[in-house]
Amino acid sequence: MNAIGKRTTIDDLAKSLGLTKSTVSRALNDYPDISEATRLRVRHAASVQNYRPLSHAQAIKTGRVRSIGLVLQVSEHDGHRPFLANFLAGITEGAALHDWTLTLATASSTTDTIRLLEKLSQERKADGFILPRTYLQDRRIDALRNGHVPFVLYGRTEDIAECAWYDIAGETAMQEAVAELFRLGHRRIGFLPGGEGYNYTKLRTEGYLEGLAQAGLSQDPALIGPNAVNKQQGADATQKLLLQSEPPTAILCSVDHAAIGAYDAIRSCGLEVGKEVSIIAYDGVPEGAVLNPQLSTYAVDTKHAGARLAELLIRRVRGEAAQTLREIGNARFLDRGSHGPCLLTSNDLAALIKLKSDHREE
Amino acid sequence: MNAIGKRTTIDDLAKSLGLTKSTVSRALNDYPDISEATRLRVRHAASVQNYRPLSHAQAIKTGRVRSIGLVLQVSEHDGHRPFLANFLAGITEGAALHDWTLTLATASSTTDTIRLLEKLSQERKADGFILPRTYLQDRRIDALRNGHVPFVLYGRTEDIAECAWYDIAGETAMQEAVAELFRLGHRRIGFLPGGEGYNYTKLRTEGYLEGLAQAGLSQDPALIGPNAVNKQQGADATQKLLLQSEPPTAILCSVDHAAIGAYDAIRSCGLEVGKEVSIIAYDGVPEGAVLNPQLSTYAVDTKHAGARLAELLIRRVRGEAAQTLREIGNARFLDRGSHGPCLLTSNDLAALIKLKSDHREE
DNA sequence: CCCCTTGCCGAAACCGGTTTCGGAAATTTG
DNA sequence: CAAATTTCCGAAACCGGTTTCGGCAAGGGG
Repeated sequence: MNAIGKRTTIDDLAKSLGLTKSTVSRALNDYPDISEATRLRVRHAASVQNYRPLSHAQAIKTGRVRSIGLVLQVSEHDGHRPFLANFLAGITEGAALHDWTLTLATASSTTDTIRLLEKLSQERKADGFILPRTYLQDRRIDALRNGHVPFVLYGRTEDIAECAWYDIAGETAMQEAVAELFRLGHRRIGFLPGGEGYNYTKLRTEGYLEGLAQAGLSQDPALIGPNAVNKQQGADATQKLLLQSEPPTAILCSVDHAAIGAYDAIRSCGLEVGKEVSIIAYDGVPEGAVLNPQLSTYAVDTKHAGARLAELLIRRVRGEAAQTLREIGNARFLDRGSHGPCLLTSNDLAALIKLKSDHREE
Repeated sequence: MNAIGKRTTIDDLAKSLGLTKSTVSRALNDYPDISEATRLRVRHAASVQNYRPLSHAQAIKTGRVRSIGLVLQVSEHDGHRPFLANFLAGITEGAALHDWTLTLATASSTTDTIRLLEKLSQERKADGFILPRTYLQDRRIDALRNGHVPFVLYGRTEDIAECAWYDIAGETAMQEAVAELFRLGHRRIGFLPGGEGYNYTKLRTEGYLEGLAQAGLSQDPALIGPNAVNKQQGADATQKLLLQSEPPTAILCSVDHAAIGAYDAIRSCGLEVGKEVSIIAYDGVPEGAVLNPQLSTYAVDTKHAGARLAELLIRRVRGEAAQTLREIGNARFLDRGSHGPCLLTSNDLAALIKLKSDHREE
């Protein structure tokens, strides 16, 4: 840290070397018309004198502030909230590799988000943006695409024109989960979709259906619950699925938080999670490890996602084509206690639920 | 969002008004030597043409980028991790009130943190910093103080020279908790301190001791467990306290995560949380609401803290004295199920624990 | 030996704002 | 009505870098 008012400028550095600032600048930025000897001499002096160019002074000519923009929508149901620290760590570390930083803002609505994206890009607080939690139809994407502002999606979307992205293959996870449950003997497998309008909801649902198809199981609308993204909705949806004439013996949840509610619903039917009813979910939130039994779920490496997104965005800003900047990763299955072999047929399960229910009413 | 290459500069704006850019600049920045009529005319045109000054172009002359710096240490035991989203939302909203933004970085160690603080301040990616989770002796503070870089603490510290801060009075919470437990009949009240070296640990311990003193209870070193900041440590520490000849009938935990472990320890002694042993903790993490019974704890309004810190830092950067920028808030007690009336004397509790233990061994 | 490259660096323009300074016009004062 | 202020705006310097352009000197080829 420099003493107050003692910062060394490029002029100071140049003077101390007997060069002009233009030479120094070119030496530091690896221009080819600077001799190797001079380049080394300049680098050394810069390091000794602890010279660091002011990023905004550079930006005025280069047009780049070397900053990634991220606008978080906090009102939103936030499955990713628990991962936020990791996500941000991933982004900042990925950014640091290229000497970039992260500029963060929070918004309360989509309209507010777009307002901030415009403001931040016009004031050049950021050179481009990472858009988390993409929708099938995403107004943020339209706005940025329209304004020719570089961006990268965390997730995919419907209209992929000009879009770069990193995403986790949630559809693959759901498909595998169905296969696993089928292997364990389950024949009626329920499904709770995620948030309305999100792209991931569509993909995970497709994965579930594809899994059924591959297992040779027929689709049954009665097995697909309403959207559920939190504890309450998860509990309600699960209860609805269980109180049917042919209830599922296993339920697949698009998000962990819904699964937490599913636990409650299953218990209040007098059943045990992982025994009479199996649960597999997706996300890998920390609460899952506190549950009893621990939640079997597909965990996402959010930190790695952040790092990849940073890398992709920087390359996008530097001019690479969006089409060449698209990556997909996989979730990792945490095989824990909330799922197991199918113990009862659907009919027996229905009978048991009815029995317990009648018993309670007496 | 502007079409590509179509951004309006201050010169464009000036030309369209028949003025010079110096006049326009002063009009927009409320200089007194601009007539009211001109000021309005300029403002109106700026708004119509959607003019937004480039922040880095402003910064080159003003020296300020209007950005708050925050370096998070991710390796650290992270009690604040669950609150991160709220904390960041608070900061960014507080910053937005003055048209500032947040620049975020993450570090893996204290040394790394200091390196980043220096780098960010020297490159002027930020005008000042918020330092979360303060230590009694904090190298970050030394570095920034030494470099005359503005900063604000989230927490307090030992050497308060040049320090501004916002903090929650954890000591008051602990003191109140002791009073509450005393009122419920508890006479032997245990305590688990928090992380080693943190300033909050000292304060909360003092609060606990002060609570004892005010209740007329004597201090007993056997009632103070080892530091505990996570589930495992909380479980170990609690077990140690309970397996004594005169165990506590209530335990106060400095952090919620330790309390989560305490639940396990109490259960494995064959006891029930909130019945034979009461627990009160501090933080208000979301996991506390998932526990059974729900955790009684002092919740911190992290979002508000963030907003206050942003406000204080901005005023600090603008030159207000550190001494005038010190605020303390209070935690809010969540009266839930993990504490209740004292049911057993310490001796009876010890006997019960021994009984259950012997029973298990057979 | 001369000309033509090539290598290397200095001079100066430039980026888009802010701020200082000076002066003309309008207004007030004597 | 002249003189002294005010009011208000233009001209130009400035901030700290980057980038373009031009030219000198050394080296190579004919």
